Amino acid sequence: MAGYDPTSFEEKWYERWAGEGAFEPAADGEPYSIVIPPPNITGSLHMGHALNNTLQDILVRYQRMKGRSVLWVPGTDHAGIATQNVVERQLLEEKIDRNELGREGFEERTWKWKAESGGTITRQLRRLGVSCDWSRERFTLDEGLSQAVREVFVTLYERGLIKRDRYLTNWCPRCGTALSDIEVEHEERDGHLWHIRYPLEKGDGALEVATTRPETMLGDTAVAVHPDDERYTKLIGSGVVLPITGRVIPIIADNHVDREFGTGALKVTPAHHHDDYEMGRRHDLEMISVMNNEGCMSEGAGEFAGMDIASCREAVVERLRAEGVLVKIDEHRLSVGTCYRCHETVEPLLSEQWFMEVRDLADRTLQALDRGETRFVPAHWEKTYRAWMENIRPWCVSRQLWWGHRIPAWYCDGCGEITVAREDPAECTSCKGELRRDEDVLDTWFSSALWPFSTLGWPGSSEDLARFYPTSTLVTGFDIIFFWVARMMMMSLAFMDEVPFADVYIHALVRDEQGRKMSKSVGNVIDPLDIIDEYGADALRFTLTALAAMGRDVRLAGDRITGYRNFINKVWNAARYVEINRGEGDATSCLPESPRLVANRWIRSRLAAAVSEVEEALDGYRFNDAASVLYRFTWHEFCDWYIEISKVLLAGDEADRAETSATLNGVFEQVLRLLHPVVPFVTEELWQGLPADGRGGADFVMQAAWPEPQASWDDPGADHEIGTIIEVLRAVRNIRAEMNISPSVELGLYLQPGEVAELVESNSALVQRLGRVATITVSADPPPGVATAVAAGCELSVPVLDHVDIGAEVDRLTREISRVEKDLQVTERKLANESFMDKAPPEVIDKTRARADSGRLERDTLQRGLERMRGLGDSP
RNA sequence: GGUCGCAUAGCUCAGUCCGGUUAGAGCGCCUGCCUCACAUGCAGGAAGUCCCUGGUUCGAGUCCAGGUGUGACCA
Repeated sequence: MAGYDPTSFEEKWYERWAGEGAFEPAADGEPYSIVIPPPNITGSLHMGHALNNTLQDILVRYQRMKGRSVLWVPGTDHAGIATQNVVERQLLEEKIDRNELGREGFEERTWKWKAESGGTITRQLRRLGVSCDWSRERFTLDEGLSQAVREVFVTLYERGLIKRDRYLTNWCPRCGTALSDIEVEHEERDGHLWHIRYPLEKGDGALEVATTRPETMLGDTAVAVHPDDERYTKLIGSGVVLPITGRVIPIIADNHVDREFGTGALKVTPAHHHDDYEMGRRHDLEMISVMNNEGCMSEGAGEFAGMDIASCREAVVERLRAEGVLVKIDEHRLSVGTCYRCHETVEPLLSEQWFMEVRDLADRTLQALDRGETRFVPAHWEKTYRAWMENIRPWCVSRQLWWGHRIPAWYCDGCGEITVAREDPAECTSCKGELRRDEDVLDTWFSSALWPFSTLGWPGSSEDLARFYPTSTLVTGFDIIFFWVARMMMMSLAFMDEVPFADVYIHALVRDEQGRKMSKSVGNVIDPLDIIDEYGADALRFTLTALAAMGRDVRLAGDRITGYRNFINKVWNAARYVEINRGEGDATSCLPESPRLVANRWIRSRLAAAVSEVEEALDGYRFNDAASVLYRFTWHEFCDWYIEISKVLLAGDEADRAETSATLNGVFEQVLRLLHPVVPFVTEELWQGLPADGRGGADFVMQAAWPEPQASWDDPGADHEIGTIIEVLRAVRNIRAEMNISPSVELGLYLQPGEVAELVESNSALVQRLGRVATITVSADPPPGVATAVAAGCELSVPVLDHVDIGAEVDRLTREISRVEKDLQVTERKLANESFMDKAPPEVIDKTRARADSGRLERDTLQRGLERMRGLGDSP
């Protein structure tokens, strides 16, 4: 067996697993299902995906080993805007305009791109080791999923929940499409506040308004003031003359005006501002559009028509200055809406769009949460979800794009009838006239909202749907709770009458070492594929798992990955040790039924404890706890202690040797199973090298059963005995290190008579070898010239006269004594406290007493040792 | 402005829900070792005002209130 080199086997095992159909659900077993959060086809694997999919794979592999029939459905998302942007950019390089190509040509071109590049991310996912069932891979634009989208759209239209309406929508001029409210991100920017005087229609004077967007004044249709604002009450109902245009607009009163902001008088532009739009509706104001879809001024802007917004702003300000109505310009921070895909400033524009009414469905999802049908983990995300759901607004679902599910609506120019249908209609249903299909497509999230059931075969009825819906767990990031989780909840309740998943595990963002978001522009992106190339997928997976503490961002640092790679290397070397020490005759990975040797019983007992700790952690989605138990048990119990102990036992008689070899192989085999969900590749590679006898008849460790410790494995007696030996060894090693005694020198060891001494004597071979101790003497009176320590409550001494610097030993003991003394003081003070003795529970008092006793013993022992040392120092 | 987090060793973080060992880990640091699985290693060690103030309690890193700092989301 050569050194640990992940590149030499990771891909091999992935192909073997996939080739054997190991990712497909078992015929029997209680179903456990997860649908993957479908990555965009434009994407490539980043750390967020790596974390998200590692966690899913851990759950899936764990449940599979526990005997569940596991289905993990993979797939990708067509990502309307993102994909269209990619293809448009390509066309631009070839100097082709999308409109030249035509809709069909463009779609063809995009499918071609998808065929070539759309699979990049799923190929990359395979390198991570994800065990999803590729035979069931789905794509949001697949025929089946498209049918689901159509069925849902038509049904919702029939139920009156989807309708076409003219609304103020968010418009991204760069992407050329409407966006839903949550696709707009708010950015703080430096800007200005322009103060403008609007002359009163009657009499002298003017009303001063303040605005961050002077160019929109061309579309003003009112000025609003707060009804209780004494500065303006007498003006309410009169008019002002809008500068430049000369239009007369009313002064209205509205409670929503913030009296503190600017002058307290708000210019109202209902066609270009969301709050103004609402106000316009309340007061039945005229809505004048002054901008168009290209981000330029429109007809409504009169002489400014055709200018882009920035130039128009300059021109308008210039005109206001010339007219003498510009009062001042203040510096001002403002929040600007930007497109979440391209970060261009979003314009609120009036346009005709399809909207989905979601109020009732939102309430249904809230009721489902009340009933506990879905549970957020960590639970606090439920609050975020609720807050959003309670204030949800109609969802703008139409997008002015070509890549996506085309809206199944047809218009008759003859009679104006709108036909929305499951099958493409040939003619107008009311007048038999010619039909024109809606040009728009649906929001990509509309199709991903159906993902948990559309991927399982809905609207058809399928075995998968019956068996695996609702899914067990959704694993996703908090950034798409609104975009995706909320909408899946609504659509699932609307069409399946059931929540889509029982648990939603929300994990955090992967950040860099300094806690910054990874971004290309900052240049702090760590590419998971680079990490996999350098350290192996297992190292990356273990690192992400260890750092995935619930509710906390993952800060990924290079040396953490090295550390966990080292852990895997440790496992690799443990396997070498196990193999080298496997005798000819005992090729078994079966644990002995009833081991005689206490150390063999001890490691079995520790294994049982580790198994249940890992289970508890994974069942509670505490991935980092699971990782730390695995790390601690494997390295610090199995490798550091049991393997070292086994070296002594294997040198014993044939019975000891055989039992120990079997235990070594058997425990290691179970360790590999325990580790497998987190580090699937290295465990498979090593497991295949173990004796088949004891592997439970499985072909792969990924198909082996999860360890099931028997009650008899738990062995407090062995825990106590080996625990004591470990304490004694630590004390001896500590003396050796502190005294600077070379490892090559064998020490003598004196012990006070008692239980500890008996345990040491019955495990003398262990103590001698692991402590490099030549002789063990039990005696109440240790010889002069010894270093003293207390281990497990027993005084032990090591003659060090030949090696020791007396001053150093005096220092060491003094330090130890003051440490013990400090704790003893606290403990004794407690026991002296009447109310403590009165009110604390008896078991706490007992514990405190015991602690005081052992503290006193330790202090006195060390004190005697110190005095002996001082005595030596005085008479050289 | 509203909401939700977070603050523990030099660094990154567990532990706090459910109060009671000597507050842990990894990395880094210091000392000694190439000991026959592993120097990607072994053994040992140093290192903490658990953000501040107050409260509850026999007892607070843990519960409560207020404050400071900091982050995210929503508007």
